[in-house]
Amino acid sequence: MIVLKLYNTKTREKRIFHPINESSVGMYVCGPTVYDYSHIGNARPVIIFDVLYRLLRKVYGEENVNYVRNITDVDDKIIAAHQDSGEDIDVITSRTIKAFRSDMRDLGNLEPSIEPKATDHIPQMIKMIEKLISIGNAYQEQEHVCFNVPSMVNYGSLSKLNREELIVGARVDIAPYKRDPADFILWKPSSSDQPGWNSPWGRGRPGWHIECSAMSNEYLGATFDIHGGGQDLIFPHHENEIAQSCCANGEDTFAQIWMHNGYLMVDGEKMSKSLGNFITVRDLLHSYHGETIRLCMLMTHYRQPLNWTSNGLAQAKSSLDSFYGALRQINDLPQFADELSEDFMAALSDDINTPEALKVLHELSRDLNKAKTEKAKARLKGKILSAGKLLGILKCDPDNWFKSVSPNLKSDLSDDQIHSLILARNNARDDKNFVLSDKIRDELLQSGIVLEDSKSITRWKRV
RNA sequence: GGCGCGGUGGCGGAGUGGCUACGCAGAGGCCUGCAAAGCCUUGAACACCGGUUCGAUUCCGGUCCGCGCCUCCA
Repeated sequence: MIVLKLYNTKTREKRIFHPINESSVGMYVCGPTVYDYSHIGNARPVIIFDVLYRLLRKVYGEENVNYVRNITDVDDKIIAAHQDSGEDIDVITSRTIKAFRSDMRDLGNLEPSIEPKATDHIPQMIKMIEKLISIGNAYQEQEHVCFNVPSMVNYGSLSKLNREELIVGARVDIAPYKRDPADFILWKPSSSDQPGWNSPWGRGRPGWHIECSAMSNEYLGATFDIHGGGQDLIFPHHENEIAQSCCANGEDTFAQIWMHNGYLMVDGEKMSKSLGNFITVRDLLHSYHGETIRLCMLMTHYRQPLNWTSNGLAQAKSSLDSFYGALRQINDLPQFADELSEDFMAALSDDINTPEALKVLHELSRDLNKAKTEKAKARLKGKILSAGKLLGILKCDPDNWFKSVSPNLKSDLSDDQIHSLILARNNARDDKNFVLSDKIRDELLQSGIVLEDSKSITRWKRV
């Protein structure tokens, strides 16, 4: 059995992971608010937790992992987008959801087991809010329902922030309907031009945090294994989820393990929609293959800050070229059955140490280039491909990887034209007419085609 | 002010109380008609100051610098 170690934000420790129930491992990850295209910062947790999902499936069996990633389709940012463009909210959210799914698929992510939408779970939220009111953790005031933070003794255990400091922290909104400055909204009224649902407190809509408490409870139960998201969600979002869920469910523990990925930076600055310095996944996919973007994301450990640069993307591309280059020379050789390198698994199992795992992948790739026997090659091919499978890369046919037209440099030459030029060049080489053969090669290079002669054939690739 | 993260060779980026990260780039070599790809070899680092230790980049304390969070954020 593979020993999986995970870092828990709650305890600030890396520990061996023991699921509550090995035949039903539960993971909840906060998904997108669907009002605009995803930027690469949004993609980071999706990719990181996709790798964890693949790893959990490998360790506990594909049928035994339940991965829930929500879609927030009711939010004031969506309302703002609607007011800006005049588009119907349904149109905005359904278009954005479609784009999100397409972008995430292009980045090589598996679909979660369940992708629940907030608007499909309003009754569950109302029920949970009613429960919180009835047990004294929440109250209604001026059509708002708020969670009363002083009513929960352990509030702040995840972020290590305490109530007094929060209030001193100045940015706390002391709204008239709040009994305590640290209280947060569970339900708020909607005007007639805002989306709303009927509730015991009038027509309104849920606050930001309640959906995740309601939906995780619906699909994973009161207590489950892993809850993930970006570091910026630790406070207030996850802290408030804990407060709502633990109080409503009467449990001490909500998620066993809290995992948070580090920020993604651009030019040393945190990237976020509010700062406006974001790069959309969609734009990036015009210039880079999804696997390149994905590998760039995995070159840094998930808890570290990641500075997004074109140099990083170039390095990711270069690594993929070398993996595919090793695989290409044995493209027609069948691989051995899936076999995972122990070193690779050890790296990935150690709190998803993807940089260490990539080191192993590079070693396997070099071993394959050096391998003498077909048996050794086939076995290494199996190891490389199964490692790639866990990371969600190396899914392309190696030949196609090198021949695919780079979106940056469009090649004017068709494959047929390239082949006939290569034929002409090889004829010249057979005649020892190296002046002509080098001329043809230079011309191809001008069109972005690089040739690789081997004993038997001449391979080519687009750069 | 509180909470938290980080400072590693030209660059990216792991890790470790004593020994090679790895990748990119550089140098030399093998292979090649020449290249390309690949392979081999190779130089180069652990912010600063103390402490613990036979020995610290790794542990402890302090200093400096950078960054994030403290109710919009993945």
